[in-house]
Amino acid sequence: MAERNAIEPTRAQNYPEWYQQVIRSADLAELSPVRGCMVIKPWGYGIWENMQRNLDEMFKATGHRNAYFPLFIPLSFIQKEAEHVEGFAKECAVVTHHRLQAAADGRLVPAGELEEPLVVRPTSETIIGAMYAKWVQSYRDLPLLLNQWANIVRWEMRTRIFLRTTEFLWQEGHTAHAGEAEAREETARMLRVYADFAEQYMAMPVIPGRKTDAERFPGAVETYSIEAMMQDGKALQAGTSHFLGQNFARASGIKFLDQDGAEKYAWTTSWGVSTRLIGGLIMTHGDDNGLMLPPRLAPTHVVILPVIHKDDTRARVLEYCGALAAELRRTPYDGRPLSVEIDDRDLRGGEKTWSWIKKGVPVRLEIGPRDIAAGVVSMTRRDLDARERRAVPRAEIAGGIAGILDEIQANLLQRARDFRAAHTREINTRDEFYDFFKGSQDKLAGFVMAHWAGDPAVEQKLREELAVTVRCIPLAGPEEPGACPFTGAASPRRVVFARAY
RNA sequence: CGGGGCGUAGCGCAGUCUGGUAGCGCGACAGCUUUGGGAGCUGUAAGUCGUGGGUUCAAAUCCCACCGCCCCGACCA
Repeated sequence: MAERNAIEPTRAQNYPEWYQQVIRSADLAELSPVRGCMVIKPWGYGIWENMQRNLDEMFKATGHRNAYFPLFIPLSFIQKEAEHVEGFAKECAVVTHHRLQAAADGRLVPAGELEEPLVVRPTSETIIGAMYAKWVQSYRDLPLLLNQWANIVRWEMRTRIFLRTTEFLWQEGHTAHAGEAEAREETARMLRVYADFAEQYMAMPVIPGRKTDAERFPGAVETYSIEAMMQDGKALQAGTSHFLGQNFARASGIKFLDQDGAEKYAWTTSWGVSTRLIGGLIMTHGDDNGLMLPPRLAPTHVVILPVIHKDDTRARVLEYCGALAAELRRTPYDGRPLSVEIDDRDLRGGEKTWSWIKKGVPVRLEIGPRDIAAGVVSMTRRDLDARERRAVPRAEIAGGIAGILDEIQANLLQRARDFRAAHTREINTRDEFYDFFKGSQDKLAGFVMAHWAGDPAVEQKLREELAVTVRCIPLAGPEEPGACPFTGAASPRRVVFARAY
């Protein structure tokens, strides 16, 4: 039988279209009637819930607590920090009225104009800062370590589902500290949390690093990010952690009386990841048959597919499957009970199987009369070829499943690491650099590790000529003095260059 | 906001130039035959042709206005 891919076009044929088709085929989300806004469907939201739960535990383990702040921010608040307003003004949605009334022609029109317009939060530094200013009076009130899970709105010009939508879901941590060193430690700590989450849960290797001035968060002193490589070689900024210095504390008046009796401004940080991570998951692990989920984030770990041909075996097969499901659901995996689904929809076997392949469920168990008779279960894994079916003794399933899921998790991370390694090059000359990136934007290039002496003119030029930017200045790895391939200026270390989402 | 394109069934499109009363593919639904790699046959349902106005015996088609969407550029988790 001829090979057929579940997703058309393939990644190699048209990567952006492939991405859309995976989302559609896996039933993750779809665009809504509202411009640039998506509806996240149960399978996609299930992934987000798992991301939330695990991140939330990590935040709590590092001393943070959750709170919730308003969706609306008075326009004047946004203006308090000069760089901040400049960075976000263009993408703010603004509420100017509070009431609708019927006009002469019967159409509803906004009636009550607000005295002060409200901005729909594009990020919450300013509104949270206003509250922190009230809450922080003494050094005893610090540190203040809060996080919120929220939706935010950024009126982007061009949107892409999960990667850049007008409204998206995220978490934003906001902390205030008495001293600079402590705030810097917090910034670094949360970047490490993100890197751990990306690698250990998403199986997505990342490079933690510092952003250049050109890519810094508006109003921050330093921005750090984790950068991941997608399968088209482009970089995805997957999470950011900002050291805000005293900029926002000054703007919002977060002051405290220190132990020495002096009044001081607090030092603040903020950090966030969003539903963009789901886009990263798709583009890190998906293949030409659809989504491939790392077990630790899969809404369903195991799907049981009863093979029913005739009515006389139906009851027996379903009962057998039900008993296996019950046993598996008592089996722990990653600190929680295994999530198991029985798919008894009245569909043809192939159609049913492929729907789960496209959804990326880690393990499929097919059970029919033949298996029952032989005392086995036919197991297939999403990370292996769809034809690679293994007969596993029924008695060994529950005991072995956690190990298999761990193996899949490890396998996905290793593959992603290998892919990144295969598409990362150290480059030392201008010509080599241009050759690497030259050509179509869609060309699979990858990451270049090259020297850069911090000259913004070089960044600007590469951005214009190749659409390539410095993704980050890696925190790890060796200091290796060298020279910028473009200017010859001395550089202390290599940085990551790539095209980016 | 500037340049280009497009609005016809759930989705993808033809029909518009040359006005004549709405069509194809996929999907959906139903029945039968199938069934351990995503099926076949038969049948059914589904559209105020983006909105408003104009021309005409007659408008998806021509004219005007408006609305919306997509692509390219600036912006971006």
